[in-house]
Amino acid sequence: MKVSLEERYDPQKVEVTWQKYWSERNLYKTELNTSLKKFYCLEMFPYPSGEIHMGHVRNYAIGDVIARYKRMRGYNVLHPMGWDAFGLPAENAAIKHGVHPSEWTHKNIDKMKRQINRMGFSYDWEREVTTCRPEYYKWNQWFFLKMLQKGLAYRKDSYVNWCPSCGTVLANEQVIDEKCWRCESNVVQRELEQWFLKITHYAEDLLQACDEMKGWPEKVVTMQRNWIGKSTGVEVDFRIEGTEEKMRIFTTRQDTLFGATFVCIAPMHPLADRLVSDKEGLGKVRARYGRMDEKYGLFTGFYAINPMNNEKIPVYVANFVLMEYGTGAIMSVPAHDQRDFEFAQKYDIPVRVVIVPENRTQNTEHRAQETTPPPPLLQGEGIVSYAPSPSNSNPPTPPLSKGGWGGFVIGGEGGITEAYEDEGILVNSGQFSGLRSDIARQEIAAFIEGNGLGKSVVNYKLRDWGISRQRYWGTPIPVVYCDQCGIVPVPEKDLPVILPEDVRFTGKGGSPLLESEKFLYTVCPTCGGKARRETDTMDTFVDSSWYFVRYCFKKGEIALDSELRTSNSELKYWMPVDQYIGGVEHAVLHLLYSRFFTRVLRDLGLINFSEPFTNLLTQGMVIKDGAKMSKSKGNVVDPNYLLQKYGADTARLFSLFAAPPERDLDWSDKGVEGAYRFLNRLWGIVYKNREALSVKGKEKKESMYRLTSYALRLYRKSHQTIKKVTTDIEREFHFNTAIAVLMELVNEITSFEPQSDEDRAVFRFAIETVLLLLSPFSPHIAEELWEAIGNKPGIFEQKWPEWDDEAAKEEEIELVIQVNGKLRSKLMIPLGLSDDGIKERALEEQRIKEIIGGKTIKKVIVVKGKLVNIVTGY
RNA sequence: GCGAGAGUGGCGGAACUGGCAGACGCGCUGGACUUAGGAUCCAGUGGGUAACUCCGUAGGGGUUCAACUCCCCUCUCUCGCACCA
Repeated sequence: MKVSLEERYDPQKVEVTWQKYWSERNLYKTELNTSLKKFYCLEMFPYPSGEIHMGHVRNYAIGDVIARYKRMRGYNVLHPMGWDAFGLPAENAAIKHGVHPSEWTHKNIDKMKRQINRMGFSYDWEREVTTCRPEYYKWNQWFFLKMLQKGLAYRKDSYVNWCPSCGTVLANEQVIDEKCWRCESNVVQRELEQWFLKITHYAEDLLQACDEMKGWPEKVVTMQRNWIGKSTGVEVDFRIEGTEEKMRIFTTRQDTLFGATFVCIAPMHPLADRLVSDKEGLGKVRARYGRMDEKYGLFTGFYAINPMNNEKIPVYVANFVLMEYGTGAIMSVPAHDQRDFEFAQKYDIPVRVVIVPENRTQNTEHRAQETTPPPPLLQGEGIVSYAPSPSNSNPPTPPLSKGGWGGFVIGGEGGITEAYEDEGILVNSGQFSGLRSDIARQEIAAFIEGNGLGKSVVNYKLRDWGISRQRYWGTPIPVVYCDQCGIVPVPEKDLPVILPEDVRFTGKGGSPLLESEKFLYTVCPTCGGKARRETDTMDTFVDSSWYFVRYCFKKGEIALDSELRTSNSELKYWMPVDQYIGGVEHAVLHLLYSRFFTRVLRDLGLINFSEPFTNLLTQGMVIKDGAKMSKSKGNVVDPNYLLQKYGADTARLFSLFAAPPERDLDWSDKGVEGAYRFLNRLWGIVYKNREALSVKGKEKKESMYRLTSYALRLYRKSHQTIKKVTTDIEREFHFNTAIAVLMELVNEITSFEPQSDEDRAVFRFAIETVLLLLSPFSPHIAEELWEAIGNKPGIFEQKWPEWDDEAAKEEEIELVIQVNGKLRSKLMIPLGLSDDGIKERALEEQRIKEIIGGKTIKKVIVVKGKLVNIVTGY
């Protein structure tokens, strides 16, 4: 018995003591040990803003429970932490307060590290990663050079998303609702030459592997699929009458080709300048590019020839056609595309129906409501007769010819009020009429290819990743520009290209690197002549795309490339990450980039897997007063305050108890009090019973039969608790219910007063069980009390307790008796009773007899161990 | 608009393959101890009713001996994508 156990629970004292003890003994240090099963548990590393917030606390508490639990289950656990240390806030601080980004960042890291350690998380700091250090970003540069060699990095002049506030470009993924993901300023388009990584090379691979990502939330996988955005269709060439020009359009609905009544090109399409003489008009379309509120276009004065039917149809420039998707040109089928329909209505362009719903003739309900009999599907070749709305009292507008370029069409205002975009049967489509649209898509695609009119293609929404940032605090892109040799990569042996520290931050003009002559001017590695360094730095998402790889090795300077080539490298032991935990906001940013980088490593022959994260848990947000915590809303809870008032164990316990990890957590100050009370109560029980708890052993299975039923109940409850806590953790980390059953056990312990030595043994067993099961959640108090009842320190080095099904089994169960599905009575019955026995006992029950009275019993259903339902007649 | 998820007491949330709705915690009510309690402990707590009992898982229908759970329709909320041809 430890004499020093105090009467009052003082979390500050307990926690600091044990944190010191653990860190002095370096207990979280991880080493490769191939005889043990490994478990790589990773939480998304933070940006070192200087303060941890409740989101971090929750994220890392979840990870720490998993890490500690897996350790107790005998796994060799890698649980590292680091710093996503490059980024704009550091640079803004430099401009505003004159402190160097490096100094600012390192101070923040020190501060946050203290806070994180005060939470008692079990990190192996010997693998700490800090991305702004040359020994780390050197390998960003190495990755870049490898990609350059493989043609996966290239330089391109293009329109880019420009954030005027951050003064830099953004990748597509980093633009949210046309605003910057970080500062929420409106993003504008600007033409700029910059470096791209060819993530599109892996579009198909990334997409197909989505089907295998069983350990990821379906939601995230779906978001990735949608982001990659695969669509299959055809590209078709349309001649432009009276010119040598032709335009190539992309469509996924080649089954509607016969319904095209015009074609459109994007305002930035090269043809626009050549075809349109009204430059002012063209300017107006361009000004409305990307605006959702109106369809706006301009007739070019030219006509294109539909190669399927040789029809002559007008060519428009339209603001809703995107240059960056497909070919930047489309065919427009107003009858079957809502956007085209709206455009056609506005510019009075004819509409031609070429698909009718398949079930139209069979839909009797539909027909019954119609005042006029449904028109036949086809009235001879090419005649349209489709009334879209069953309640439409107007007969279908008769076919009429408009504009003089042949074919039967309906006026825009006529029969239909919206486009019919679903599948159906083709009409007015020449030799393809009568086919189902899905079949027609295949046949028309084949026809187009066979006749040299175009080709089948696959399109992706995914764009290449623009990584150039016109900012200082990031990884320098390792290339130089030589007057003689052009773009020259910095040789690997010269890496890292160090980010110079002696630069000035004015906040005006471009990157400070442009003014750093020492950095800027260099010699060409190829010809030795004068050369200028690239001044753009890399997007910080590059840093986080492979940091999980770096954790596999000790911190500091290493030769990553040769480490990776070593056949028995630590990487091969630890990777992939078994459990990754973080916010869902990175569903398509960081997580997609990381999958991309892992594939690059694979194709460099350095690893033999494709997916970095086997299991992903996206934790919900921390909410207070119905909104996400934010400074502007004034609803933030400061973790430091919690630490001071309640301690880490309480803060952790409540974050895990209030909701399952994947759901949003509603913060409640009162709820925190509840968690604190629980720990106090546990402390109080151990303190009060410090004498009785000195009785050790004897809680063996054989002795169980000598227990009084009083003690047996607690013994049984202990085993049930082990079982429930274990299965709840295993079943998608439902810590909230695990903690709830721990509370139940503590409630039972509270009302237990040991009388005999056997009682005391059971009592001790129950307490030890609580402490072991609680230790991943609230490790300090568990450790303190563990030692206080006479054990050696190191509770998380103990084995996770195992339950005994025999001991957990109830002797009696409460049988629920229903009559016609309604609860009428309850009865205690012995466990092993047969179905017939149960039936008999239920029917003997006095209350049941009364209810049944003279009614006939039609059926009796017995659910083993649960209930009896007696079904009666009337 | 499309896609995903969710709607359960006063609140956060339980209920594993259909089988006692509301575990656990908060709050509330009453009591004990106390100079005092916003400390602690004990008891109670979905709603209606004096009671038998009845009504209750967003709303409406259905399947079933039995539905929070399965099926159909409607509504609401959250998140993601959003002129992607």
